[in-house]
Amino acid sequence: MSRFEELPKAYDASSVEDDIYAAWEASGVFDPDKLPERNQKGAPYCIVMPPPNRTGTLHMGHAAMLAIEDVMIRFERMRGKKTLWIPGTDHAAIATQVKVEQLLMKEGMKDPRKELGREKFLERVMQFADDSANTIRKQVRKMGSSCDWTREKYTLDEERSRAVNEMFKRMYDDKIIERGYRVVNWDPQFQTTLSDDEVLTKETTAKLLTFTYDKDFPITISTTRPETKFGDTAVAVHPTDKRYKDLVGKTLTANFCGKQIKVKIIADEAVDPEFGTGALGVTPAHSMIDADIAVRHDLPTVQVIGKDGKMTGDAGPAFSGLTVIEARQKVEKMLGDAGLLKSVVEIPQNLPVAERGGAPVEQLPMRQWFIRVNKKFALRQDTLGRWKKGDEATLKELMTYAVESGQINIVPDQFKKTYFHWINNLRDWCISRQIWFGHQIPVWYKKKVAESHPSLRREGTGEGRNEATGEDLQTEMMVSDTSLGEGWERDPDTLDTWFSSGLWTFSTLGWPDKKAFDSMKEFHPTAVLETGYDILFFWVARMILMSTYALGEVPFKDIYLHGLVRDEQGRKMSKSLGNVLDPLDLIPKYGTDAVRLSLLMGTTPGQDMKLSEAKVEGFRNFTNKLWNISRFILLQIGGDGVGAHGCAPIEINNIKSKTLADEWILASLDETVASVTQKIEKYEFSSAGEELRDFTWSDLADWYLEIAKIEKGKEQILSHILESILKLWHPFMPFVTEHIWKTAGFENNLIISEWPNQSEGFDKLSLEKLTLIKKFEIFIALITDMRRLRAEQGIEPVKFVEFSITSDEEIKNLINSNLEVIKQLARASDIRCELTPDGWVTAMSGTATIGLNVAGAVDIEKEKAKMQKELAELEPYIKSTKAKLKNKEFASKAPAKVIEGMKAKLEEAEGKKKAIEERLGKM
RNA sequence: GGGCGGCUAGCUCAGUUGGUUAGAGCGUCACAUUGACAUUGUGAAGGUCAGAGGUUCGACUCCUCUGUCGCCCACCA
Repeated sequence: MSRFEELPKAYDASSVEDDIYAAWEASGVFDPDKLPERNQKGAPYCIVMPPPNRTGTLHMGHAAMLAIEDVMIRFERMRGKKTLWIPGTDHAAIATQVKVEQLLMKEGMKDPRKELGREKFLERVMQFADDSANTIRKQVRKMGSSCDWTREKYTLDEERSRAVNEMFKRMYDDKIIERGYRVVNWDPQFQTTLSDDEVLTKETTAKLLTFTYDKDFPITISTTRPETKFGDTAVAVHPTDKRYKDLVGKTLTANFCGKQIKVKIIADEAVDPEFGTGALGVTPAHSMIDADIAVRHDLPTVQVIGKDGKMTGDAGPAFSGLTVIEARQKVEKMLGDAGLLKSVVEIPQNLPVAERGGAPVEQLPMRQWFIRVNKKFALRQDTLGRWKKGDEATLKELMTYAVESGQINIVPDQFKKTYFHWINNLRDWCISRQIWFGHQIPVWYKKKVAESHPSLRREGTGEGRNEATGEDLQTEMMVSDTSLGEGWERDPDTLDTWFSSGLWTFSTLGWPDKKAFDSMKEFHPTAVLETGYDILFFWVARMILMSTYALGEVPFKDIYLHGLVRDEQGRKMSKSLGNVLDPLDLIPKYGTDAVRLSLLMGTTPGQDMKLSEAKVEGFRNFTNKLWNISRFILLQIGGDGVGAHGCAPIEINNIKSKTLADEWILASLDETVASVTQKIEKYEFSSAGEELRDFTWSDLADWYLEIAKIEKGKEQILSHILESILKLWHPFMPFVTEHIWKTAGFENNLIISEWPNQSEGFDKLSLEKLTLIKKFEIFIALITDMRRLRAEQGIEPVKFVEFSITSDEEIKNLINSNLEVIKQLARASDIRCELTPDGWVTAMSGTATIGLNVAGAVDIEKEKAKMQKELAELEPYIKSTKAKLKNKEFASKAPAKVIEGMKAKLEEAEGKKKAIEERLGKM
């Protein structure tokens, strides 16, 4: 009686997972410095976790990310590398602030920021962020993530703040960060600037108005934003456009809806002569394109829309204070009344809206902070092996070269194209935000300094003061992360959240602290960045920017991009659709391992994955299958269970009385180890898992274990196989494997056991040959078993087959005399055998249960029909293959390997055909 | 408007530089059940690889075009 008989028949994940995780964490194996000796000698391998936003809870996308990264880390840890996985969270600036504002408004506040003030408001935001972080920590643990909690980081903690300030200062000193007065994206709802990437487009329709400014104006223009035309300072036409040739260069005045405007007629290539009237009213204040034109032609800027989304005084007294929409309607009406409106047409339009909140985004000229991506600067260190310290380069060049040179490899490959495309179109990055939650810009101003800053002055913008800060232009400016004392005031703006995220790979390792130099040197560049393709631009590109700039090296060697997790119909999971699958709901129901498998299998990098509860359920079943396979092996082994084999590969040659089936399963395991290892190395997780499943389910459970039921004395091999598959599965399904490992009695923790090696020097037969032999053995075993059943228990497993075999010798003879036939049939996955003089009947196939399966009588007519069908399928194949082989061109050009393969298959098919014909003849 | 990707069995997806009769899982159907596992086993059915051309001895694979679905970028004002 073995203690394993008491093991439950079904694996209960929820009763063991938390304890197992706690034991791992307590044992210190997540911390690279506490790993066993062999890992200390191994190569460092570091992944920095993409920090989830502290905006709530984790979703399926995070679960996928954690599952994939944990596979990578566990795999490398078992392979003996010194693994470090740094967890962390992101303050997510605007996203979190918006979320908290919405919550406070639900609680009844009208304008939370005004009502609470900066300090109180930030307290609430930070409280929310901390709560969220606690939830996230729990969820990350639930997923089984083997990350080092002692090194957890936060994008807004003190150390990261130092990194941000240091980076800002360096970039400012290098003049890559610049304060400039430019047209920026402005979100009137949340009263902040946005980067280009935070602006989305929404398809709507708009009225395209065609009109002249006033009755005397010689040019007709078109626009969907008539209210901005108060700010027009030019009308641009294409240089080759003959219609306006005589007007180009003149400056005209007009009375546009009661406001005097002065417009210069200019010629610019950017104008499409085919569109509308071929003339474009240039509004430098409210269009980035127009702003570019204005720079080229040195045009003044007149701001007519304010930060509140209402018309400014420069729109004239009749319009000042109106909302943009009101003004638009009023302009249309006035133009119509005055008979200036030539046409009004509805056209489709892509309206820029804010990523958060969805409000239409205005383009306004403002003084903001920018990172200049096209500005040459002197490098502070040797960079990417191409530039020497002191050489000049632009950020764009660094970002391009990092990927172009292959120092960063992107999986899947096609995202390289997307990356380069984005870089090519990249404009300066506006990094200042008028929100409160985030890294405050480390710049201080002192008022009333005598010097002026004429370079910051722009015409027609209510100049002289910065409306956001109340700061006078005559101000001294210093970069510092601590107060400069009396009279100095800090810039109230905060930085774009992606600024701090950009530093993530090295700020988490302690940069710029000098004490952190060793761990920087050890773990940076990190091994791989694993994240969703949707933040390739937001984040990945910016990490490359920051790392190549500050360190002269890439932040990571590989980028692995996973797809988005969608529902079973391919829709995005969203609360409003009610199709959200929550990892925290699925885990208690199916177990973490099943959830992980369902996110790993059947997925390809860069490709969205569809997830359904049925899929998770399927993998729960597999988890249970693995449990029962293990349980069976342990029952076979019996006693106190397995001994520890240590980490050395089994000495196959030392096992006595190995049968062909033993050799086959060991060779097959060998192949599986090699193949799975290679696939994980190549980030082919799904394929690796499938291979492993095939081995576990088909080879091991369906065949070898059936043999083991009959042939005894396989304890050592079974133990070895169990040990190996637990190891191989561990990165994918850590909990159940660790649980079985302990139950079985293996030493130490599976998590730090050594990854199986492909055994060397094993004189293995080809798998194909062994597979055939395996089937003979099963065949013999089954006959033996059936005879035993008949003899011992009086069970008649095969009613209509008269076994006349009475000794093992006879079985052997039977096999030998039918070797060719069996060989052919074995290939077809079925084994049939002539056992009676009456003709062909089914004997058995597959597993031992088949022995019982064939209890039902075989219908000779059915069998005949089947064989005839088989023949019908074989004939055209044989014919066409023969023809192909005869073809001279084919024979001369196709590789020998292919020809030989075809010949072998043909021969096989012909043999099969012959055998079937013979059998049919006898029937 | 530019770019990228998908279209392979009823569903979800593999298919490695063109090469031996295109694969898996799920689902369906049939059969089985004293056996580690009903969260099971065996077997079957099911595909002119979106369509049309082209290159080649040979195309799911390469090229061109078309269709279709989706994504990213882009303020024809």
